[in-house]
Amino acid sequence: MTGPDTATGRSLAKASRRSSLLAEAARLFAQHGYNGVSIEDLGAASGISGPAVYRHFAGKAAVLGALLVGVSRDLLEGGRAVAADGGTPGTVLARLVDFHADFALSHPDVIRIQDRDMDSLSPGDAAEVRRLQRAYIDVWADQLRGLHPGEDRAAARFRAQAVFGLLNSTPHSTHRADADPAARRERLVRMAVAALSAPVG
Amino acid sequence: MTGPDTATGRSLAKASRRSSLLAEAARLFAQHGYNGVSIEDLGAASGISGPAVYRHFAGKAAVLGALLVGVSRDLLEGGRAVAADGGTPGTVLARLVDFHADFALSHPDVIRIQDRDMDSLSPGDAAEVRRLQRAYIDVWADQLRGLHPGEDRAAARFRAQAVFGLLNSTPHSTHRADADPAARRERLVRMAVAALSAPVG
DNA sequence: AAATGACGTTAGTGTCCATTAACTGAATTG
DNA sequence: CAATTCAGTTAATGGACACTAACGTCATTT
Repeated sequence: MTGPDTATGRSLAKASRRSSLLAEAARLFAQHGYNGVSIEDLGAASGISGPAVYRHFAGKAAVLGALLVGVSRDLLEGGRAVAADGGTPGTVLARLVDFHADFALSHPDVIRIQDRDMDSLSPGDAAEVRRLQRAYIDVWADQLRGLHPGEDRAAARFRAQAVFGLLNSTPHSTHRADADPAARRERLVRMAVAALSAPVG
Repeated sequence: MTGPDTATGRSLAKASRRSSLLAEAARLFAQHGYNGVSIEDLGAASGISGPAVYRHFAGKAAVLGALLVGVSRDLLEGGRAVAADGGTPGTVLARLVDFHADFALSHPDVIRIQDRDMDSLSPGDAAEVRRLQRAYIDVWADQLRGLHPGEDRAAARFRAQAVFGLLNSTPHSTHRADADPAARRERLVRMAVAALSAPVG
């Protein structure tokens, strides 16, 4: 009598083990930092022990790489989908804010890991993540160029990064007795839109 | 013939060595992360080697503690001074934004360390830093309660933290060929004020 | 049903690194 | 000027930990 997870064969069991490892890694890295988590901890969280992790990832840095390349890809893909739906720069930016806020609020762990443990990545993964992040910023910057015709590309990118800082601040917030998540989200979105629309002077 | 630094006696030499260690630690921790810097690196950056650091600090964590308690104290002190000057909530908040933007732009290293290596602090230092940070947030929240009478204290704190995320985003920005720092600062301040003032809807 | 190979196990192994030990030489002090 | 303090040195020491080796076991394959 095999368990329900293994009922579908070895390759499926492996896939589920791998995603369990990634999910636990996200939780542990967010809580203790990449350097505060050992390979042993990582395996134990998924019910296997230490070296077995190497059957799924080439090393500890590869686990971090899979997480961060994944989140960067998801953000870029989602952002491009939003932009592809068209509309005025103002409405596209509003939808980008909605998308990003949803993402940050539903995946606070990876957000935290991304702006904390970026440079524990292997050189190759780091380059890939930077490339994806630049492309995502440019999705925003393209719309911002339309909203603020007087500002150059560097200014638009700067604005986008500042708003990411605002939207990504929630993982750092204390969350004690998280009173009203919907109101929190609404407030965050309003502030982001206001910052994006603020005239330069 | 003693060098100019040591001409004034041993205790002054010690004080200058200590501040050199702190300055180099800020630079190194910001660049490589707390765990990416060894005690040996730390000493070498100030011209002494490894274990000599223990003549100035109880341990590696104590160096980080001195840095982060220092920055938290400076922020709280500066924020309180701004608030003590009085004015309407709107004008006080504008001055708080100016103050914080200046701080973040002139000390990007410690800002980066603060929201990255917080939990490598000793328990005691961590508690102290959290206490100072809460007090600083409350300086902002007090003014925000005046600006948005309809929002409760938690909402005001949340707003403050989101704006810190925005203002503290500059250390993460790429800074390549830093075109116009003054314009950058101005844009940051405008966005922060807009986010602080945004009506909740 | 044998052969294969993937996934897991427990023991190393080597390295890095924070901290301590033992000692030295100069500045301070009485 | 002798005694002491103190910032510095180099040489252990001890632990954490990423990764490798050697081996077992069971599902898949032929």
